[in-house]
Amino acid sequence: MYIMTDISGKKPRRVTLKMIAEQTGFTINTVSHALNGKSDISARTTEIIKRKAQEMGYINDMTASALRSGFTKTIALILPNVANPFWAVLIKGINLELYRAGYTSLIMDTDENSHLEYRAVQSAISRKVDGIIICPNQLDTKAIQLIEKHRIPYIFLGRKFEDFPANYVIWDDENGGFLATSYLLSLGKRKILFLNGPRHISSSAERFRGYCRALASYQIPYDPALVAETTISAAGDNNDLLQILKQDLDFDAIFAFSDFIAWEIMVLLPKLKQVDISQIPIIGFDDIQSDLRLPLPFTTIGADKTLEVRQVVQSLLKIIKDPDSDTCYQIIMPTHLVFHNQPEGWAAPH
DNA sequence: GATGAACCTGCACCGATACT
DNA sequence: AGTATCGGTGCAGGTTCATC
Repeated sequence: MYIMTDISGKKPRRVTLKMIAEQTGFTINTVSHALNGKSDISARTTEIIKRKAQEMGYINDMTASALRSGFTKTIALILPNVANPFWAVLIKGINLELYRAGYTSLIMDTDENSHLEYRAVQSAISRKVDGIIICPNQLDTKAIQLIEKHRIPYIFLGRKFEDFPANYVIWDDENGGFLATSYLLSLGKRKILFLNGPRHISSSAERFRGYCRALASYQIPYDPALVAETTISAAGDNNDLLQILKQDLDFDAIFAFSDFIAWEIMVLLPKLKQVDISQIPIIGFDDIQSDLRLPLPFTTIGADKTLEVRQVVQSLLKIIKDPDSDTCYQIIMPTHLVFHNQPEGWAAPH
């Protein structure tokens, strides 16, 4: 390791291109080009410079690089709740995909809070990120307007706005809601409690649409008393879910907005009511278990997350590469039923 | 000597901040 | 208020060398 000192001989200084240039006899530019693998530098020169850089312990100064090039090779990942394993799984996949493309990520949690979302976007802009992947809270559009104002390439993940065109990768939530509800109906259940997320969120609205469509296909009248909205933020406790379950509702099956909520219900319900939980089928949404491999018997709605992650990263990188392109990336991932660890002899209904 | 490719260099510039 | 500084890069242009 090469430790440089200043004139007073006190402070260690980081190795710069200038120092490598002095050591090798080439100019700063040649050193820069060689280290960046530019084709206009001979293999022999590149080899000499790279060896010296390694010997001196050179690490590229990203802020200086960004100053001139305008690119930081950083993508902001602004998500509503990183404590939810669903998002943790997606973060892991996105990180890997970004790493392969030579990018690093800046992860920020908004907790479904507008103020935090706005602050996260401000922070991303101040750090000159090259692009933003955001799952908007949809309470307002201030943060999105800020991104637009600064002309930062971005893409929505998981949610979309109906009223303005933007790039997004989402699940087919309407179909997911339909499949989940149809599955419970196929078991002979007729009073399906739908514990949805807040209706201002596009995925909640779509899943509700699917729920209604499934009821209609079985000619079952829609009962508003059997649809409730619950908090989905990380900071929120189980309070509103608790209040809903405490009510004297007459239901024989539950469709939960997410696996996370479904698991909470599985814990809370036996504590609150004298019910045999095995007689009340519960279906979740997100298919976390495919990634976490928990031994729970569980039914849920899933989609190809590996493909989803690839689609969102590759689309954003294309937007960054060609920001003036008219191409709009609006990708809807197909959803399907997933059955985990069902008892022996059990068969999924058709 | 003309030509062109390969290789390398010099200038200008990025934005925030310290200094004059 | 104006200037210098930090480290790195885009671009234009200069030098060298091989080939005809």
